[in-house]
Amino acid sequence: MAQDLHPPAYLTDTDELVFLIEEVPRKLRRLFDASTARFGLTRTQWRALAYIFRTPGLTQTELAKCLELERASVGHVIDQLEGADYVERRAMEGNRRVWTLHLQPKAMQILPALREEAEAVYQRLFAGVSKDETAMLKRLLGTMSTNLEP
Amino acid sequence: MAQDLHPPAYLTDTDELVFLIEEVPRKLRRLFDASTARFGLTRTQWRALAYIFRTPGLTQTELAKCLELERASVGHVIDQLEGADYVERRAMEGNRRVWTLHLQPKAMQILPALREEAEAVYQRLFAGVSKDETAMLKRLLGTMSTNLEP
DNA sequence: GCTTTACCGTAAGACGTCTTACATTATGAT
DNA sequence: ATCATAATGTAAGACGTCTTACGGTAAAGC
Repeated sequence: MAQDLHPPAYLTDTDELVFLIEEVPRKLRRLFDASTARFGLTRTQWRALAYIFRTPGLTQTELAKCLELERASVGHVIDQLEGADYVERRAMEGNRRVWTLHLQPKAMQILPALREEAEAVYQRLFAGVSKDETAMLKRLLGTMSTNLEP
Repeated sequence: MAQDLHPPAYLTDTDELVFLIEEVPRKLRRLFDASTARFGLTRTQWRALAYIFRTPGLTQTELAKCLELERASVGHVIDQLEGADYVERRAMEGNRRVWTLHLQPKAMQILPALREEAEAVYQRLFAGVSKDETAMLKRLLGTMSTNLEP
């Protein structure tokens, strides 16, 4: 059997770091999806609800920017949320191209519970990481995100 | 038009950080895929090649652990790489359940160029980030990855 | 006013990954 | 030896996202 090598010596130090950058969100997504599964919601759906809660009347394109998804993907998410009676599309007066998005009562009811789930996941994620360290992490990731901007 | 809010005040500081943790790899993946597209390879395929290069004779299950993918997904990746003559499945003597994975000459030829592409992406990603900071980033992400271990 | 351009959402299809179920083969217990 | 259990890879199908192309609408140029 081939020896266990994590990671192989051929890969550079930077490779290892980049793999970590991808590994953490993958694990996080898995955990979070499990946590919210009882509501029948995915992480993206939950994020969408959060943004619509904060800014009622959002358009899908605006939401796409918030979620960093394509418009078509957001349309799909909203299809789901509308079908489950969490979200309502309303025509915007004066602009018949766009929908405005609003939460239904059913969504308002579950948001607090979802928040609790999120906090539980975060607590686990950041165990042993200090406030200063999370601040630095945020700053570094922010720089990197900007660096990758088109 | 709804005001631009990135991120909305409703979302906590931690939410923002978690969103960044997901945003960076997403942008990174997009950039990297564009860089390697000229070879007709995705990032995952390239990573698979790198691991097989380092440890010839890997099994698919071992590779799945390296890549943090499921076995079925790796099987699919190897199907592709084998179809493109980058990889060869060979029977393992003494265990007829498993395949061992080996690079074809075609793969060996392109690895250096792929490495150059990767370095170019990394240089952009880490612009303005010091060596100490990348070390800290690695340590923090490592902790977080461990925290999320099942 | 009319035309062109830009914007918004949808449709259709591709792709990558996951889950579940399964067939084959090894391993270990008795 | 036999049988139960575990390991390995595959098959089939679901899901989320992306890309491309398109129709409808608004805004801007002329």
